[in-house]
Formats: sequence, C-alpha cells, structure tokens
Amino acid sequence: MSLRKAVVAVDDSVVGCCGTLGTKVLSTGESDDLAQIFGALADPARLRMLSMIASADEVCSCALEAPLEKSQPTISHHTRILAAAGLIVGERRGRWTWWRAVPERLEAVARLLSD
Amino acid sequence: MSLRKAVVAVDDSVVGCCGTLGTKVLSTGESDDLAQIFGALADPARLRMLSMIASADEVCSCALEAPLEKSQPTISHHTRILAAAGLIVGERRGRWTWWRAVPERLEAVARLLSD
DNA sequence: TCCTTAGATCGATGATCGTCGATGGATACT
DNA sequence: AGTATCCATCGACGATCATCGATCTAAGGA
Repeated sequence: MSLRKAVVAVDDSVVGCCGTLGTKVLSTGESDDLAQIFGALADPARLRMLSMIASADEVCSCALEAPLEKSQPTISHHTRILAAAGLIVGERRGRWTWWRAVPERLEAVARLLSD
Repeated sequence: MSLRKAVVAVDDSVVGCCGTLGTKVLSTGESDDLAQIFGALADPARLRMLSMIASADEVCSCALEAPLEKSQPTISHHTRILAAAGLIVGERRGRWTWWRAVPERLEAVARLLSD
C-alpha cells in the first residue's frame, strides 16, 4: 500500500452551487473541496500548463515537457492534479493523451470568487 | 537569519492586466505571482477565514480563533498570507486588528480565470 | 514477433507548509 | 507603576508537496 495520498477528484457540486465567497461562511466540507481546486492552481508549472492548454484547442502531453522544462513523470503528475480538480480533461488517442481545458469549470470558480 | 521563506506581498500589477488564462501563455514571472495568490486560497482554514471576513464588514482577529478552532499564532499566520496576497487588508485600532476583504482583488482574480 | 515510443506508477529525496508553545512588544485599564 | 489583553514573531515538529530516475504497460510500426 502506498503512503502517498490518493489524488481523488473533487465533487462537481462544490462549485457553482454556493453563491459567492462573501455571501455566507463556508462549511468545512466546502472549504476542503475548494482548497483542492485552488491547490491545483497554486503551482507555477501547473498554471503555465493550464494556460498553454486553454490557449490551444488540444495539447498533447508530449508537447508540454520541453516548454515547461520538467521531466515526463512530473508532467504526468501535474496533469493528473489539474484533471482531478476538473480543470482539464484528457483523452487517450493511440499512444498520445490529448488535454483540453474545461471553460465551464474555470467560469464556475470565477463566479465563486465574485458574482 | 530565519530559514523560513519570507512572506512577501505579490505585486498588484500581476492581476487584471493579463487578459484571461486562455488568451496567452503565462510567463514564468506571472505564473509565480499568480501561484502565490492561488496558494493563499489553497487552504481550508484560510478559505473559511476569508469567507467569514468577506461576509462581514470587518472582523477582529480575536473573533477568528474560536470558529476556526485554531491557535492564535496560526490565525496570525493565515491572516498574514491572505494579506500578502492582497485578498484582505488589516487595520490596527487600539489593541485589535480589524480585517476587511478586498473585493476588487477577488474580482480581478475571477476575471483572470474567465472573462 | 521484436523494437520503439507515450504515458502512468513507484520509491526516494529535498523543500515547503500548517500547526502550536513560548516569547516579546504594544496598548488599555486600574 | 502594575496588570491584563491582543497580536506578531520565533523555533520546532510532522505532514504534504514537487521533482526525478527507474520500471511497467500499452499501442503502433518494422
């Protein structure tokens, strides 16, 4: 058994159901889930990765290593965290995995910060 | 000299000047600063703290310990990080420090996620 | 059937983070 | 002056994280 904490996807219902940050005090459960989403955005490499994916239509994992200057396992690690936060989705086609941004997710998080 | 990394305020110009995440790829400098802001939001205690402050007009530090169930040094630690990210501002009045949310900052971050 | 390639997983390591007890400084009240 | 209170800072400890080499799996191409 691995000691590393599993990367578990955050529930969809957390975002876009709770009004704004300023309307009511978050419950501990809500804050846990939201912290995971913001945690996914709290790394420079992941932010650049996300902006690359969001700027293009689709991006292959293999196209991320060079510009981000990270090893292949590190790229895989970061894509997994962004996907668990619902910010990107991946599709395996042949040997390649293609990543797309999820604009609705970004908008939902944005709406949560300010309505 | 302390080994702990100093908590340095993030430059104001990073937010609200750069369009959306999907319009262009972030530079390393931009992603570093943004990661600090999102990092401030990436903790459940800080999110609850921010929602408490944003929901009220002003909140005294002393009113945060009980509901968050954290010690006084921990509360002070978290307020400092939120303030360095520009999400709250504190004003010392007598013995108490009063905290206010910065809605423009929240809106700027939201706009950055989705325009 | 090999050989190559893309990506996920494992295990380890060094850095960062959240937390709190102890301490110090500043302010208010008596 | 003396005491009490609010808060920032320090130092330490345990947990989590980012990173990468090594390994494994799966999917072409020869």
